Amino acid sequence: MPPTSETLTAERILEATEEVLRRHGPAKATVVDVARALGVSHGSVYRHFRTKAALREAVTKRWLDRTSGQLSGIVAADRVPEDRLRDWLAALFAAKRRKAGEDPELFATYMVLTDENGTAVGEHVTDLETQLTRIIEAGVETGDFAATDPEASARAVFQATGRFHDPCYAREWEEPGTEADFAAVVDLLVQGLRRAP
Amino acid sequence: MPPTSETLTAERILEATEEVLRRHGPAKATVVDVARALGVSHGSVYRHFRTKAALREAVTKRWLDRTSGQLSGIVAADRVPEDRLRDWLAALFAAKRRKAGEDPELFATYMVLTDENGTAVGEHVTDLETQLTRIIEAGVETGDFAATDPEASARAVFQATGRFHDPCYAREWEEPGTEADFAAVVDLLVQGLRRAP
DNA sequence: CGACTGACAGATATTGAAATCTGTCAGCTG
DNA sequence: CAGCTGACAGATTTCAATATCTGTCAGTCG
Repeated sequence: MPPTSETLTAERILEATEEVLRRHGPAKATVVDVARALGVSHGSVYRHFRTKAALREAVTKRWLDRTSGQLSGIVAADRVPEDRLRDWLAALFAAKRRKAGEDPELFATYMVLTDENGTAVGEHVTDLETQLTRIIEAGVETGDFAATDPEASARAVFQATGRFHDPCYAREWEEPGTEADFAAVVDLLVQGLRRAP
Repeated sequence: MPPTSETLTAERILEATEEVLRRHGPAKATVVDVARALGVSHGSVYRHFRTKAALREAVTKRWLDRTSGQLSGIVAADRVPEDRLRDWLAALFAAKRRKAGEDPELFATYMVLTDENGTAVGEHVTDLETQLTRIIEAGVETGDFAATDPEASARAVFQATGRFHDPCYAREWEEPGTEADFAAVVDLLVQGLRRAP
């Protein structure tokens, strides 16, 4: 990381912090390291983030927001609500599994970050549940789904599929049979949402 | 723990080990402590359990088996399958939540034990899924449920309710709204299992 | 004047030497 | 002789001294 002479901005600090976290891991990533990566003194970093915790929180938010951004496209897709729901759940699972499998150390890093940062995770979950609510509302609209309270149903669907998106299950995602398990849970949930014909 | 002069048996060692774990926690519970609690030398303990890991595994199995034993009564209960399923899931949730809430430190201790002992946990899960399979089979028998593969459905139901029995969610079990969340998930799953009328 | 530096105090993490623990086994004891 | 003991070697953990880090702020620089 050469000391680029652009002005020091929150964005640049966040990028450098991600890089430091990737290299050093969550335990050994210090704000001195971040400052060094940027070619500034650590005092300058504190000008943009009040504490180290705030810096880590901002990094966490960024990471979480990238994931929910990827999914938001599916909510608006031009498909039957049931398929949109299946696509969305499959995309969520695929995204998490890819991240966990591709760079396990970085994923572990973010697990530590999300653990120490309940608020950001809570907002992320709310965000995802809102996306799910939109899809279920669409299904109620078309008469495909029978939910009386789409928000509650969305929450239930999200919680019931936790096994396939909650990081605490990451190590089990590569075991054989996981695909079938996922399909079985999704089928059961979709069946539960459907309106009796 | 006075040095009772009964013969040293695996069972007595397991009881003493539970006590030591309760007092000292998983990190500081040594087999020397267990031996001291029994008034014997630690060499005697190794006569019954080849390693410390084996001793911890045995304690874990005992604990897990106590839980599944409590639930097995519901499987055989004289009720409509759907109610039996609801009762069983509610009982599982209640049992776990009671254990977690009542003595959080001991619960944390067992979380460490189960973590280091994948095999015992795997067997426990298989046991519980088998109980669920029996209930769903009964429902298929009576025509209440439409499952073509009761074992797969049981697995799906178990995984979908993980939020309400997996220890990794224990801290969220006391939050307001948890009851409603549980009810919503169970309703959705039961609805999914029902045969279309 | 506003962005940045670097020295500083208190908090936290690292390190390596000393203490404890695990697992074994030759020998003691009833 | 079956069951137990306690000393032992190597592995692991503890603890206190040492080093590093966090967060502040008076002062520098352009």
